[in-house]
Amino acid sequence: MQGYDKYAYEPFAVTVDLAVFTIREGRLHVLLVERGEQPYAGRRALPGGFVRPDEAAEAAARRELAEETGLADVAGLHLEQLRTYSEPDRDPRMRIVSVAFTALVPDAPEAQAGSDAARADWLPYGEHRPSYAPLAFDHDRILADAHERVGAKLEYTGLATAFCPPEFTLGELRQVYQAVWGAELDPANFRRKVLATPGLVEAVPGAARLTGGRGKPAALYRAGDAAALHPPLLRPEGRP
Amino acid sequence: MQGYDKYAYEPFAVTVDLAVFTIREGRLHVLLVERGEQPYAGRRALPGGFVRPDEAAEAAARRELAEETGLADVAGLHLEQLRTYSEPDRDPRMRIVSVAFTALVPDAPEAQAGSDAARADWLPYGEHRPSYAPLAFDHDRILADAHERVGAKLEYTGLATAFCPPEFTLGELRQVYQAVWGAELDPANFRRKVLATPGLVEAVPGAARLTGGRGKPAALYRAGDAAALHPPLLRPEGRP
DNA sequence: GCAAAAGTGTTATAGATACACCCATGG
DNA sequence: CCATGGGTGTATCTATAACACTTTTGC
Repeated sequence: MQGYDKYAYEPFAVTVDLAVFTIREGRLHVLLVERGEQPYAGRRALPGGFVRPDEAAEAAARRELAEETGLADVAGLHLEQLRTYSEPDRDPRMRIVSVAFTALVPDAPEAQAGSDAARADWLPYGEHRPSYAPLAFDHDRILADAHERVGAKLEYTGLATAFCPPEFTLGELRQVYQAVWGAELDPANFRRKVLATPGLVEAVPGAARLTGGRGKPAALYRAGDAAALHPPLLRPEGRP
Repeated sequence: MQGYDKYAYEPFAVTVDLAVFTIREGRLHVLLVERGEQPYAGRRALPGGFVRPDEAAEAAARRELAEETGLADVAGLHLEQLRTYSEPDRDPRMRIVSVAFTALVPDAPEAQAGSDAARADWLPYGEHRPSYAPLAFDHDRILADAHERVGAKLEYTGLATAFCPPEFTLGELRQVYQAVWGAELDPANFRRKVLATPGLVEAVPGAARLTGGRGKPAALYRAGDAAALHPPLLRPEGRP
């Protein structure tokens, strides 16, 4: 161990926090738990938990994602590191360094309350808490950072398809952009843009499906293999 | 402490690693140390160190940046969290979670060897190690991630000015882009693009300076206040 | 038939690209 | 006077935005 003393310092605890988003009825929703214990008992918070001694933060995040969403095939879900929050006073109990992740979930079954949570719910982003009840710890900031990151990544990656089921219509894909950006997009121009971007989506030949119950059935597409979009699909009006 | 036992687990150590870039003679350079101790003694590595019990990772990173570069006014330098590396076996000694940062430095005085390093040097990126001698730990990956992140952020932020002294010419700014992207840019079009982007740079009235020792003296500019660039300044040929 | 959503067409404008060319300086 | 880098002009092409219009479905 070459002069190391593992116990010389007050130890750090390492946790993961998750900002899990989905689209429901054309609106962006976020998964929040209600804390059952002090501190912040009864307050809403991001799901999360401790990193175990032998697992990477990514593995811990995926484990928590499976527990809280109740989804079976968590392996294929989009999970991405956001950043790490390490202010010494961010948890009143002890020194906790938290690695935050953003996850994108296509369809949303009802949420499962995890071990330390009283309940877990999908809530519409923007109405997920009353103004007088901030989220626990620094989770308001983490959630805002996550939302901004997702919005930015929609511009220059194929990330939006991570919100969609395996086969989807261009109208559904457009709703993803509209829900995350909070802006209306011209269906005609959106369609052309998406189809002109190589690798964003690929057509499922012959397949079609009704979307809103009304209107012409829409052709189906699958997610493409492009990581980056050229040119990017910029949101209107610069950064909101 | 509500049922917590701080010492129940093998403790995590938390460190910071820094990918510090600068431009020298039109080429991108990275700051690397040579390790004096096992493991990886004699190998090059990113500068870094332990996060102290009462400081945030950002503070630790800035402290290490001051130590290794020997710069006085480290407060104004661009320092940005990259991501956190937490694979359980990334350090053979113990469980170390490392928060990686990217720093951008304008001019580059000679580097200072820190406490645990035999020496520290600015090395041209791409020739910073022989192919048979990878960097210590997972630092090759961290450095590659940092380079990609910087290249991407030049496209849609005013980050390039962080590599420049307080007053700079558009030729110098263009060299930043060229050095990071490894691509030639048309001076005329670059100039127009930069000046057309609101908030990227602002002119210093009347000031001019020779750059290459030859040619017409160039007007001087200061960094603007824009965080995001609209429209973005995309690198040629998509992602390299 | 009417409303709603998919899909096509058209035009105007803005931005990018590729060059030609002039300007001011050191040697 | 020439090499070098700064700076302007301009033609061409491509991307975007705004909108009119047609198609196919459920009610």
